Amino acid sequence: MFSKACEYAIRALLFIAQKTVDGSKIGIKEIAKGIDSPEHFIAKILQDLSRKGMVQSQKGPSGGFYLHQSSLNASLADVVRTIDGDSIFSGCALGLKQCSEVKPCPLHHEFKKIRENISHMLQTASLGEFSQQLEKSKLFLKR
Amino acid sequence: MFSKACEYAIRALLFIAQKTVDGSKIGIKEIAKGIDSPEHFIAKILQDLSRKGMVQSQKGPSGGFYLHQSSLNASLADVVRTIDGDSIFSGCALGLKQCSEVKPCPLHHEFKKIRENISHMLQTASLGEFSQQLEKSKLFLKR
DNA sequence: CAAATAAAAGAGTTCTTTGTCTTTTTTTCC
DNA sequence: GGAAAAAAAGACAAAGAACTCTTTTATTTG
Repeated sequence: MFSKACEYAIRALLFIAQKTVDGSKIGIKEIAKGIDSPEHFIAKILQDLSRKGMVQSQKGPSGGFYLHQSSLNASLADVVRTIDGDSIFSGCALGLKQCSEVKPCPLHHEFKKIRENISHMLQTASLGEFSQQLEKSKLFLKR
Repeated sequence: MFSKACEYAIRALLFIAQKTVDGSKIGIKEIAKGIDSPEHFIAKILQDLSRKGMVQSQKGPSGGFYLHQSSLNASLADVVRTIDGDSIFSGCALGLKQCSEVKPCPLHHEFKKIRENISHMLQTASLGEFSQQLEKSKLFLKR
């Protein structure tokens, strides 16, 4: 469904959101541990997201990652699109390049609904909205 | 969503179903052309499916691939499961191994519905049922 | 200003998927 | 039985994804 990089990215951003509600910052090592991901790999991914403004960071002692209000309001769809592109939102299930209403693959009409469901779900979910439930251990980001 | 191998497999099987309704057989070159896939790659995939009884084949002159009635009745879900395993039916969207009702990832509950939709669609679609529409050019398997 | 800290950057490595090429086996048909 | 046809098999090659390691840059703090 999503690439590994994208899975880690979502988990990391939700983790950062949860851990920095008080305005603090969190380091890459804690993030990697907190979501059970390879440290340098998630570091690369966050660097990329940082360059694109989807997460904020600060170097040096007491530095780390955090999220601006606008980043907290970003949708999961934004994250997915940034990392995996929009194949999941618009690609053909059978890999046809020109699959469309007028030239549909056998799964086109059925998959249209499914893609709409996925889009809607990712579009309406924000990075910030899971923090409380994560804090209460009603949701999990590792294992 | 699906691997390339799986995309080609579904397209190839639907193509074989369409082209052998009269009880004939069809060769690998025609299949590759018919679905616009790398010839040797789809050959490998069909060999694999053949070993597993999901498609029938015969060597030698006038040989080729065809489908038994039971293979025609197989569901797309069977094909997907054979090639990609059942990650799409049961895997966690965020890559957690132990994601479940009691230990859900943030997307678990929403994705459950989506996975059910996908499962239902693939389970109820058979290899044989698209032949007429393909023949009438209302559905397409290439480009 | 020096030392320490933490992210950024860069340069690989490894593994998996995708795709190619060649040889072998089986079958048909003359 | 020999030639031709077609799938099966095996060995590689290329590309991309996933992951690691080392060095650099920026920032803070004593």
